[in-house]
Amino acid sequence: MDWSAEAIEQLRALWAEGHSTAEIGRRMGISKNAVVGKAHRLHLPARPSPIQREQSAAGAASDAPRPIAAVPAPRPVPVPAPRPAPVPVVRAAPPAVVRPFQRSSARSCCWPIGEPGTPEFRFCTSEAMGAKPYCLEHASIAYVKARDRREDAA
DNA sequence: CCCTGATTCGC
DNA sequence: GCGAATCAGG
Repeated sequence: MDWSAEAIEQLRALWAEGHSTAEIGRRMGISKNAVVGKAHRLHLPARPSPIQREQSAAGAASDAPRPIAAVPAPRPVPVPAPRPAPVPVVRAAPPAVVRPFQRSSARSCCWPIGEPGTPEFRFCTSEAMGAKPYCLEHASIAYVKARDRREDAA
């Protein structure tokens, strides 16, 4: 990164506007590390860090046990809230397909489809076989003949 | 996993 | 001086 006067000015401007280091980096085509590193060297006002290091382990800890309460340090607002439009998004009713975590009927297959916890998760919609909780296809996966099942685990 | 900023340290 | 790596937290 060539820190020309212009580049430094841009960094200062974006920093002053309260953008995140990563955002500044994206806008300037550099890494956030470059941004925060340069900002540090320029002695730009530090942002409220998400972390707090106890780098005073050895000396300061013993003779200077400052219990300093964290200063609020409000995050600077980039722009006087130029809210575009509060568009009240009225969503259409969800598709009448199969609701998550709910089988289509008491007689349908219990085989889970998809990742539990995701909107896509559902159960197989095929009819279950007799007393079994799964349809033909999934029962064949769920129930393995004892003789065929040997070297599969471990 | 994504994100945040700060510090460290080889270059 | 630079910034990737790393840390530490949400």
